Amino acid sequence: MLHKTFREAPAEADLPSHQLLIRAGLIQALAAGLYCFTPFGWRVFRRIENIIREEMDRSGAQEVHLPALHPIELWKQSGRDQLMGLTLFRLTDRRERGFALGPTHEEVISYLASRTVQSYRDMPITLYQIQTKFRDETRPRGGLIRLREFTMKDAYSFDASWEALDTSYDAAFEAYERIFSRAGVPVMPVAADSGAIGGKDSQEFIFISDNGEDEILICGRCGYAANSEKADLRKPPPIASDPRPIEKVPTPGATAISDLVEMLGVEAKQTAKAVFNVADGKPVFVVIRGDLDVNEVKLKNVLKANELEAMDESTVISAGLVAGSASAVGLRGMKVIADPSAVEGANLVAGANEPDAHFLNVNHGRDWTADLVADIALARPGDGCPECDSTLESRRGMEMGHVFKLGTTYSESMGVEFVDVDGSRKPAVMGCYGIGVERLLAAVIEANHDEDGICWPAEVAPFDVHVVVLNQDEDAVAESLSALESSLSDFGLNALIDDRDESPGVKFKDADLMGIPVRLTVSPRALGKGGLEIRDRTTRDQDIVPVKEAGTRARDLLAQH
RNA sequence: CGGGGUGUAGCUCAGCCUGGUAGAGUGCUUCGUUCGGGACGAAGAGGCCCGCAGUUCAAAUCUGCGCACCCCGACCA
Repeated sequence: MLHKTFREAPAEADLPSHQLLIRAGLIQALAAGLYCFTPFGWRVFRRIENIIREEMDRSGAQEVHLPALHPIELWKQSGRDQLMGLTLFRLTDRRERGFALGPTHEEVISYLASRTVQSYRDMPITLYQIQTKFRDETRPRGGLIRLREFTMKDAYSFDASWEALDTSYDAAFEAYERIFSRAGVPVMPVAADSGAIGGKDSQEFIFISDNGEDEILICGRCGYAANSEKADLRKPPPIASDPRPIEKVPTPGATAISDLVEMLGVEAKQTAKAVFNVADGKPVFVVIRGDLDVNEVKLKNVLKANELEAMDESTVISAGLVAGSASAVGLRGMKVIADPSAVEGANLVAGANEPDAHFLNVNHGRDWTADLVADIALARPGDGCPECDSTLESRRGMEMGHVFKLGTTYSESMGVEFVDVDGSRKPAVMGCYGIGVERLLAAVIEANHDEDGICWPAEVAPFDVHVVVLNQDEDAVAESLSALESSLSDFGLNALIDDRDESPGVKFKDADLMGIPVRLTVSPRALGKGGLEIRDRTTRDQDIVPVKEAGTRARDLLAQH
């Protein structure tokens, strides 16, 4: 096998996985978010793919293959050509028909299922594929962590009821636990936002790592775990008091909650915070209690908005809002969204809608009314756990897989309907389940490496044993190598034979870098001690074994990883 | 899309401030010595200095405009 390793990693590689992927010669960059796989790298890729395939098959899912090129009409039908925006790679054929390169396959699988699923008797069914996705990400990053072209195992379940979906969902969930366990990547299921995919519940399988892109909030006591986009919190109770008359007070220079706390001697939770946003082009006035912050993902979901952004200064001024002294008291012309915390609290301090003044004793229902009250609070590290009396801690993590209870969103828009037992027509209840294969490969390295290189778990290793041959022109070495090769082959072990004309140091360094679990050295020195040297890449334990026992010993060592 | 950074040999980089026609290490080829943790010596090949336009007798170096790549943020099933 032609294979090249490198002494140095390119300067742009920050993550250990990115550096090792390149140094050990698994991948080569082509452009931002695009990589070539070498023969060595592709062997690892295929082993990971095979684990996924085996476990999906074992869970009862059936493999399909869908086109990567999608007629754009399909995306218009679901409404997601708008929702995906610029992330969708778009192109036109010679007849000017519009197409997209598939970033995910809910639409296409629904098309397929709509022709297949006709009766409740046709379900449950879970279909999956391992296929290329295209996403024009604004910022690909981290080597194989975020790509523009990548491989995803995406699975879709179809059920006759929500109860039945729970069973399909659980089956997928268990398959995922087995996949990540076999790949050697420890994961933690966490509650997640379902984002542009939509649907009811979703959970992410997070690999906890400081190099992760996501912030996870976890409770050390009860085990609550959620993506910070989704996490709830136990809010401090409001200060109870009877409504008092509203009163305007001067507050020169006070624009932040901390200013009010200092100037008026109130607690932050006695104040109301105002935030201005624009949701799909419409101004929105957001109110939350002063000791809390707004979670923009929750807000976006509550508003059912595709785009949410902060209001720019000129819009603030033209809307007549006074930044730093704004409140919903007397506000007109825009929707008011409030967190329950701002509604429950009595006698809050809020802006007077004129510079350098605030109202005391503002009460919801009397002085202002929210058009919509919903939880939009951001959980922060140190906040109370929503499920016990402990507090939340922050961790970084990488999203390895995501499982969703989609419901009927796509079956309705794409027409996946069936006839139920009672003869009525219903949309199928869907779930979807995704794993990014390249990202998983990167995580395997993040989770399994040391200062010298990769330490592949046996299940994903590109070869079982790495045979280092020294002084191969000596007859005894050549004979032993030949005996070893047939022994390994008897045990069905894949061997990478390094018989290059290189110095021992170079070969050992390369073996460590490339990370094959078992190293066997055939050399005059080892033969002089009675056989071959066998060495465990991870533990670095080594021993001398007779040539005829090398196959057994290698197999036993592999079984330990 | 905002902020920051980088483009010079296959790779990692120096040279740029102060303009004078290209360097190191590593990798590659050949020869010799070496042979258990990235050995040593010798000889060689290898560059449109990201692109375009200026300034200048002269541009890798100065100026302007692009492009690409990386990092942070926004964004992201």
